[in-house]
Amino acid sequence: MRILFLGTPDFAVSALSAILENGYDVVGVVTQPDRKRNRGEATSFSPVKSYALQKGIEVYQYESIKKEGVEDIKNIAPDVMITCAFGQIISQEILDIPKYGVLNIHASLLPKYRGSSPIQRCLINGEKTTGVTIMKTALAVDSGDILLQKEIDILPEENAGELFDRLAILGGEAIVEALGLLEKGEAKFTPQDEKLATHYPMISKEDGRIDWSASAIDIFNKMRGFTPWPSAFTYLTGKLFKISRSRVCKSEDIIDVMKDFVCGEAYAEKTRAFVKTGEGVLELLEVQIEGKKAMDVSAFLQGGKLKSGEILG
RNA sequence: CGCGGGUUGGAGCAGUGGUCAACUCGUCGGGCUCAUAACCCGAAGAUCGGAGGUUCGAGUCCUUCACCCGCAA
Repeated sequence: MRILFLGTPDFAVSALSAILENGYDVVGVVTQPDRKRNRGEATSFSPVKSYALQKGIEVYQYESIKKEGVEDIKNIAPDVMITCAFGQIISQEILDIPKYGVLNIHASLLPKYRGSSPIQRCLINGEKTTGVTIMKTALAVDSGDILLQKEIDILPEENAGELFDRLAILGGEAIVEALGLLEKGEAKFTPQDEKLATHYPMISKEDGRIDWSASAIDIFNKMRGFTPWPSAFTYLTGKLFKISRSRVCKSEDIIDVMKDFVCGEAYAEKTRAFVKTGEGVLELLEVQIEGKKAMDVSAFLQGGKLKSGEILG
């Protein structure tokens, strides 16, 4: 079976490598064009491109696959195409090319969390489980008929990076299983229940700004969803201040000490730091101030940059 | 050559020309304590990212290199 793989980030690399390791014939990959990344002067390839080059797979890149890629893909004549966080919308003309159709790997249990950043969104919303879905790639985003799903529990303190890694592996397993079904002619597709569908836009940098009037648990979930990227942040004495690890404070003593604090006000001990929120107290565990590396709060506190009474935000 | 911050004992930091190598923590030794991430006493440990320069004299000014990080893409 001739496979054409369309993907861009690390998540897609995991799937691609699973496909290769199971002996499938990947005749090419399509990925986003090389982007200029400046600080460090490295113009970098997408992770999928780097991986494909390493494996000696043909790489195709288009600013717009709909406009520039159709002829190429017809010539490649794949039996099946697989999309995975590709980053471009595909046209019907392209969807009609491969005889086994076009499959997509999506990191959520569809029809929930359609759209970009499903992993982050799950965490932000405090979901307890998530998973991956293999479905037909359709014109409407993430709306195609489902072939199979795999579910996993979200760990209580897991952040997006960690969950991402686990789902990437799961996605690889799922797509290999899906290809097996296709080959055996046992693939059965089930339409999604549109009534249960939820859709979220891509998260942006600014969405990571912490609103200290929210509850501690919501802030905690947001922080997990935004870590390691684009990160949950606030401001400390005018400087960007990221929080990469935290937890909801359970200590009655601390909560009592801070009962008259305003939202965003900090309470610092020798090795621990807390912030008052709209509901409850958030304990900071790992932070990063602009220009510095991320560090444990205890180390950060040694530097004397955060004192009780300081207002974050 | 997109903009900016940073590189000082194991960690976090102070220190902008002349006892300048400080502080908090950690480490080691001792003490106190039922006990402790608490407290007390003492000790080890840095030639201040690399190279060059200015100067009577530089961590502190200049040039350059390397690495780290934030922003923007």
